[in-house]
Amino acid sequence: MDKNLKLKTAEIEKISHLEYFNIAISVDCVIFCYQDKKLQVLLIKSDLEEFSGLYSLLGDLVRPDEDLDSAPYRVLKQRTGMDDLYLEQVRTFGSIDRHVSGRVITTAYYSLIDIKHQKLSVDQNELHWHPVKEIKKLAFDHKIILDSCLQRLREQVMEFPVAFNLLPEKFSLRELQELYESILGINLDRRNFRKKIALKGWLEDLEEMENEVPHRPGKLYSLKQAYRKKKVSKKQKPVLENIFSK
Amino acid sequence: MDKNLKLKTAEIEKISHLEYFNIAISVDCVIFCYQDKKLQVLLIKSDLEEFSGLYSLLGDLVRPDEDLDSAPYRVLKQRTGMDDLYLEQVRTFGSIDRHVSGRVITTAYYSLIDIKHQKLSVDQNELHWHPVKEIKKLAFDHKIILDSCLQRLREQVMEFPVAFNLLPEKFSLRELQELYESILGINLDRRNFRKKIALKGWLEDLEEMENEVPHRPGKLYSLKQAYRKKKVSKKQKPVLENIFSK
DNA sequence: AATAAATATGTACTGAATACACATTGTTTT
DNA sequence: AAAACAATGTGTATTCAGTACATATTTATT
Repeated sequence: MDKNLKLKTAEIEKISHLEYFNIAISVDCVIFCYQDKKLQVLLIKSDLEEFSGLYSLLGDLVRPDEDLDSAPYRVLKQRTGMDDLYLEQVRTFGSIDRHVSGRVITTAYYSLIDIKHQKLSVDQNELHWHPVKEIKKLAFDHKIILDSCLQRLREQVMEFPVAFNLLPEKFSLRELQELYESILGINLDRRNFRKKIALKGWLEDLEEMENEVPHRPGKLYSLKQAYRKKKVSKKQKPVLENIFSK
Repeated sequence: MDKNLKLKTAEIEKISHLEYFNIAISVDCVIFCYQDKKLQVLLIKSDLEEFSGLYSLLGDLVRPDEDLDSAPYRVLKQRTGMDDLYLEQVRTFGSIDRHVSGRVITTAYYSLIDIKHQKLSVDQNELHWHPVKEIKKLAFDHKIILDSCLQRLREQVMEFPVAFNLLPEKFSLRELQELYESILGINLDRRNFRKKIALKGWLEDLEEMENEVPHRPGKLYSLKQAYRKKKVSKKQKPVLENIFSK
């Protein structure tokens, strides 16, 4: 009896140990693009019966031999063929019951791509772009993940020159403003927007004009070279500003 | 030979599968307090030989039956007896080689506690407070984790009323300013600091005075009830402010 | 009573955020 | 070719927050 109990305890401990290593970790990518004047997200049809008809984010388990922050690059490369994109870690989601087929903790990243620049193999993979505003429900907790990433994106574009990853190399101020309006979900005043962008000093005047637009063409700009960084970085605030004293 | 190869492949796949579930996930807590006019962090002596003499953050593996965001509460309760504290998820760290004894991905949280309010069982656990400014090196990648959490804390205190979790219920404006100076690592102008705090509208004038100070006593304040929230929350920006138009 | 040390407070300046209107340029239509 | 249309491009006045800065007041100490 005593022996029995001991055996049982050992058994439980063994199971328990196994279970500790029975939590898988995945990454999920919220891939934004800007198309048809709308902020859109790349989704895949869920292959799980529980979520039939629903879409989900692109994700995969993290491999034992890759850095966590490398996993989203691999996922994107594998699933879409895309490379060299802007990626940012947002948050890790780990509710017990967030995944139907076991305990999976996931780290969410958002990514920004220029749809025209990337040759994306979408159709054969059941991958589709969906306007963010029209997405009401996703598989798993992916709607919450999407919302977190969108919120982070909104915070970032106000302060850092990241939105440009969604645009082609050359763009007009109108396009830029429409992009900001799509991301933020509000309308902006043209003069104030231009003033603020000018103040940031992010742009280079290309001394070129739009063409093939059915109206008076606008000037073309591009992001200054110094501000182009696509890698995941520990965004350092340049200096501690905005303080109560000199 | 063919058969052999196949066997080998199967073997590899089995190992590979096992290895997928051989990534453990942990949480690490950066626990801040404010003591002796310094921002301090709770550390424990590393029990690993590789890091003998070094300190590390408080952490533990996430259990299979607990939410990720619950794990840091458990860790803090277990290791320090503390309860009901402010916690915020910061970032997840997952380099392949970040942990010496295996593949462990860790989610970092920071926590703010009022040292006077909490009865903390420190000594018997080899736990010690260390002034943030004096910490040069920690075990694992914990120095990087600490830096990330400090940076996040600095961002947060400028915008949200979180620093008050480090102070007792009642405090003077001098104490509050000294706290901000410790967190931000800079000196602040008294008049401008008070103006800004007043503008935030966070404080309630208690119509009481300091006592037992060896100088002219200052007024006492407390954080308004409406701003007291200690749980991990998905910090929603109240409204989208600071935009280019009305 | 005098001194020391900390609290408490106000003003002027600068710069960013915002509200707001008109002239210009190129395309399209008549 | 002229007129109408549609989008680009630009400036000013106001408000408000951020910052620099000095003096009077209150309490404890000597």
